Amino acid sequence: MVDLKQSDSKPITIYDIAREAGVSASTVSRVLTCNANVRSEKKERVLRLIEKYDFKPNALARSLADAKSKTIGIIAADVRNPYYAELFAACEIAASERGYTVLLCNSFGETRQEEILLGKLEEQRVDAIIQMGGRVDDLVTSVEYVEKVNQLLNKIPMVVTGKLDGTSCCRVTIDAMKTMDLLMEHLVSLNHTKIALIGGRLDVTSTFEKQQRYKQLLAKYKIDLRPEFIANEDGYGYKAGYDSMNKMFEKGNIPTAVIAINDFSAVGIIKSIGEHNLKIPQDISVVSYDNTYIAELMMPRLTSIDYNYEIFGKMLIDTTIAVIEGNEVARLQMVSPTLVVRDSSGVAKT
Amino acid sequence: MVDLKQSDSKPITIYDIAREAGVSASTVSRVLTCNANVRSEKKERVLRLIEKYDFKPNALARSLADAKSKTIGIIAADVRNPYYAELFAACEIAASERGYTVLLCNSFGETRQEEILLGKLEEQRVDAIIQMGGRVDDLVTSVEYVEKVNQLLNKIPMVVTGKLDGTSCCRVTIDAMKTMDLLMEHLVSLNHTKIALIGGRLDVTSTFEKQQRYKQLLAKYKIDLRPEFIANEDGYGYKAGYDSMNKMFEKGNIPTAVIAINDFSAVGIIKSIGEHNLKIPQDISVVSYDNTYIAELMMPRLTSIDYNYEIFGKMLIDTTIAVIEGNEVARLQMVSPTLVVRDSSGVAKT
DNA sequence: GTGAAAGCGCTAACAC
DNA sequence: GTGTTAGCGCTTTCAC
Repeated sequence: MVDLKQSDSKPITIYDIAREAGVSASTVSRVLTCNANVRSEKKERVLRLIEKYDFKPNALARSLADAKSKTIGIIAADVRNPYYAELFAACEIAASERGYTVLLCNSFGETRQEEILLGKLEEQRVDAIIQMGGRVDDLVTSVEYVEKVNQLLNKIPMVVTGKLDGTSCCRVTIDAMKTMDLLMEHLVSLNHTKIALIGGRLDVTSTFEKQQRYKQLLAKYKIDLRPEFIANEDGYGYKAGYDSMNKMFEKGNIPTAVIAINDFSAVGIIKSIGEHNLKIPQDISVVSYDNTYIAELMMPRLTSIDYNYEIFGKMLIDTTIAVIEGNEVARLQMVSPTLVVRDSSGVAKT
Repeated sequence: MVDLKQSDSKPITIYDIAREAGVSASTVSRVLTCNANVRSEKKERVLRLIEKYDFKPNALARSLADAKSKTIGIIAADVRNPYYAELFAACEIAASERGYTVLLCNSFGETRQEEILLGKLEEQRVDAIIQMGGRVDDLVTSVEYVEKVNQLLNKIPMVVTGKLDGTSCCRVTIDAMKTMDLLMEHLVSLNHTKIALIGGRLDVTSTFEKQQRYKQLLAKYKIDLRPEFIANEDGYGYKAGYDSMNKMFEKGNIPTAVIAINDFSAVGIIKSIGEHNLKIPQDISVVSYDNTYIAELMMPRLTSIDYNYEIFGKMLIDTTIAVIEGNEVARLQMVSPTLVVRDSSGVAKT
């Protein structure tokens, strides 16, 4: 039990602790992992030394030894999009509570990058990978990607927020049908019948499903489907909403309510409406998806579909850890959306 | 050179590759690291097998062996704030180009969490840590935190976006003075003399500096300082801007231009102005900081100070890697801001 | 140019 | 309970 002067450069190890505590390295390891009983006297001594030296066990060595990195890789489309930022933050918190670290990688819209990141995360020996956005959103799953993923699945489990047809990935997805149910119910209850659907791309599963549901619901509510009220060629940006709405005005197709595919496109739609000297919600109601903070910032504040990111993230992490631990997991879980009603939706103008 | 059937569970190693290639593990390692010459024939054989098995070297083992994780830990205040999201994304890209991985951890405004994350990143044996936001923004650096950081600096270098007085951390910061110069110059050139400064907290270095500079510039431009035009008690949120602007209206202190501490507070300010039936920029100009996408989304679009996140991120990463590699690095580097003029600022009402 | 061998710091049987 | 031993998969001297 000698007090060893540590040279600044040499990082301290369990052996150093062990020597000074007069125990074996295994014992130190045991108190570190809490995997076995250690006589409390020795435990105390070890703990005190750990404290004294502010010893931090080398996670690399640990992971190498027990083949568990306690790390979950996350492939996101782009954290600069508040949807992913919210979801990632929720995952980080949930993972931390379960003793896991989360490693975020963005594909920034490059599909090729997704495959590269898969490889990178494999090198890092993450215990599992969560993919949110990118190819898991494709209506028609990329064959090459599925092949790549299936190969990887032999080694690392994956959980996705969308789907990856042809793989056994667990899915935690938003109930797209339900989102549209909420929106349409809300609008119909406000007497809207001229309801436009703007933004997105049909090769994206959720957008496709929303549009399908939208049509079904029109039928249900005995509202005629007007194709000119559907616009989904321009994507998910602010400009998509702006351009599409402008086009509707140009062609004289003026709805009393607009469903925007997300908060960004809603902003564009609002701008277009404003430029046409109409008021929201008095003249036109606007509702949207994602309920990011943009919904709160806009004037008027946006009525928007919320996913409860905290729960969404927790479901993702809990599912992932369950898969890692080899527990039974439902192959498909649905996140239940809710509608947050704010100022952008009101009774239809008569 | 036998084709070994790999059992699904057993991950392939350099030894497997070596055996099948009829070379030693060292040779495989050499082609992996490119650190030494290998006869091209053998190299070819190894490369082919790596390809064949889609072999991914275990980064944990590698890091353990050579004591370099090629990972940079990033402690951010909150990626859900677009400022951090932008900066992080830029760092991720810059790091990737240099062969580094970036590990993001959010402190979510909990100062205690920052210390915990420091420990966690130390366990992960990151090669360096970048801190953006949180305690590095404090005007008066926390003594305990400095102590903790100084202890850590013996083992892991740190780079910060703010400052950490009493430590030797390299700093890559925004030139706060310059930002105010740009803003004031812009507003004065538009004939504004009743210029308010809204948002933030004075215990934050950048906010403090901005306010100092603001006062200096008023003097320079021969404009009387009106304390009632300064409001920085309410922080950095949307509500800070909204409340402060409302108060000014209530007290009859109506500026012709407002400098908002960030895009969020600008939104609140704009809302308040709108509710008082004034127009932007005709009645009041609003300019802000950060130039996040919010600036582009607002109506009117915001004139805002930009930091060129791509360059900012690259500077951070380049500096960090230089420190890791033990190269000479300037202790303080300034990011040069620019002004992006949009629709929210105009000639002062006379 | 290449292989053998040691070691990175930890965990996990395995004995005692 | 606790120490001994053998890896985990890689890199890196050090000989040859």
